[in-house]
Amino acid sequence: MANIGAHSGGKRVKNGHETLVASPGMTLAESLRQKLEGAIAAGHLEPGSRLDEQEIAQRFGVSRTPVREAFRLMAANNLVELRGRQGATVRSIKAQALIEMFQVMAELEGLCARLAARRVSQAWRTEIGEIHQRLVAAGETGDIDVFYDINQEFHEAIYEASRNSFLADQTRKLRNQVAAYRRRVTRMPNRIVDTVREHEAIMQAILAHDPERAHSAMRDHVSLLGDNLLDFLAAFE
Amino acid sequence: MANIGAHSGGKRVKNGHETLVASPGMTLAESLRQKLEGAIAAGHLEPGSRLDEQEIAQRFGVSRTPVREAFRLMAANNLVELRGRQGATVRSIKAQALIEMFQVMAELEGLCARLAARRVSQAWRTEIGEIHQRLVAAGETGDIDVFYDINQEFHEAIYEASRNSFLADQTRKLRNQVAAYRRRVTRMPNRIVDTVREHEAIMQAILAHDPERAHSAMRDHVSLLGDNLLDFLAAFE
DNA sequence: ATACCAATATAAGTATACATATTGGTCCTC
DNA sequence: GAGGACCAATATGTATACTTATATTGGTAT
Repeated sequence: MANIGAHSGGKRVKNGHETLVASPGMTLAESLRQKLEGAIAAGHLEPGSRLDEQEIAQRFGVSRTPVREAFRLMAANNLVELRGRQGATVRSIKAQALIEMFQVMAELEGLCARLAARRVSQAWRTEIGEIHQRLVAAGETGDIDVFYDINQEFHEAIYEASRNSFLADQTRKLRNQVAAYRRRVTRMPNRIVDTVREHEAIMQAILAHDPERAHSAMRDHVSLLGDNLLDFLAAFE
Repeated sequence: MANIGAHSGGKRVKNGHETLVASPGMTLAESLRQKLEGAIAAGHLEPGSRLDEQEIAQRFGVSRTPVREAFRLMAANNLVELRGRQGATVRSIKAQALIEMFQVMAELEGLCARLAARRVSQAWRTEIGEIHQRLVAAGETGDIDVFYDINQEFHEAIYEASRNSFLADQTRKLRNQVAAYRRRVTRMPNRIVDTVREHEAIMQAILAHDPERAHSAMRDHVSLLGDNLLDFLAAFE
C-alpha cells in the first residue's frame, strides 16, 4: 500500500495525522500539492492508484475542500487524472504517451541547450564544470540516488543558462511529469557511463558557443533516455 | 435557500443571470472555465483586471465553490494569477515574457510541422488545401475575425497531423495563453498578406514531405508573428 | 443460468456558513 | 501636520452539510 509520508521522515502531530509543513503564507491546498507531487515523483504513489478525497483529507487532518483544490492543481500539471464523478487517480502514462512526451522534451531541452550556447557567462562555465565533476565522482562511487540528483542539477543549470524563464518552467514541468518513470532508468546497466559521456558532449558544445551542436547533442541525450525507458518498460510488460 | 440545481440536465436560466450552457456531463467549474477563458481570449476581460469571486458567482447564479475551482484551473493554464488572500487577476503578460513564449511556441509549432511533414495522409492534403483556400478568400474579403478563426484552423490541422497528441495539447495551450495578444496583431497592416504567403510555404514543405523545411518555415512564421507583436507593443509603451 | 432492471450505497459536485488575513481609513500622538 | 497604529470592513481560505450521479449488487424474468 502506498503510504504517502512513510519515508519522508516527517514529523507527526496529533491523532496520527501527518503534518503539513507549516509554510506560513502558503495555503493548505498548495502545501498538499507539494506533498502529493513529491510522493508521486518519488514513486511512493504508484501510477494508476486511486486518490481518495476523504481518505487524504482525514490523513492530513483537513477538510475535503483543500484536497479538492490540490487535485485540480495537480490535474493541471497532468500528474493526476480526474474523471468526472469517478475520483482522481495518479496518472499512469502509457508507452505511447511517453514516446510523445520525450519527443517534446527532447525539443525543449534542445532549445535550452541552444540558447545556453549563445548566452553562457564565465561564472556559468565554472559552475557547470563543477557540477559535472561531481556527477563523474558519483558515477564512480556508484551511488545511484546521488547520481540522479546531480544529473538533475546539470539539466537545471542548462535551463537557467537559457535565460528564458518560461522555457525553463515548461521544461521543468515536463521533466517532473516523467520523473516517476525516469528514476527507474538510472538503474540500467550502462546508463551511468553513457550519461556522463553524453553530458560531456553537451557541455563542450555549449562552452564552444556552438548552438546547433548543443541542440542536437541534448536532443540525442534526451531521446536516448526515452528509448532506454521504453526498453525498460517493454521488458516488464 | 434557493436550490438552483434541483433539476437535472436542463439549461439553467435564472432571471438576470448569464446562462451557463449546461453541457451535460460537464461540471459547473469546467463550464465556467470555458466561458471565462473565452472572455479572456476574446479580450473582453482586460489583462490585469481583477476577478471577483462573489461577483462572478452572482453573475452566473452559482456558488463560490465552482468559481474558485475554475480560477484554479485557469491559474494552471497561466491565464490568471492567484495571489494568496489577494484575489485573482487576469494575467498580464509582459513584453519580456511574450518574447520567451513565442520562442518556445516557434519551436513547438516547428516540431508539429516537422512531424506533420513525415506523416501526412492523402485525406489531410485535401483538408489543409480546403482550409487554406478559405483563408485566402477571407483575406480578400478582409473580414478580420473570420480570417483569425480560419488561421487558427490551419494551425490546428497541423497539430493534428503531427500525430503527437501530447505535443498538440501543449502547443494548443500555449497558443491559447497568448491568444489575447495575438488577436490584436491580426489587425496590423501587412499581416494578412504575409500570413497567407507564409502559410503557403509551410503547406508546400509539408506536402513535399520535407521535414526540415517545414520546421524552419513554421518557425519563421511564428517568430515573425512575435516580432510584429513586439513592434505592436513597443508602439504602445 | 444469464441478462437486465431497479434500488441502494458511496463518492464527487455544489452550496453555505465560519474563520482569518489583508486593506483602507481614521484617530491619536509626536 | 504627518506618520503610525489600531480597528473595521471585505474577501479569501476552510469546513461542513446537502444534492446528485454513477456504480455495484441483488432479484426477477426469460
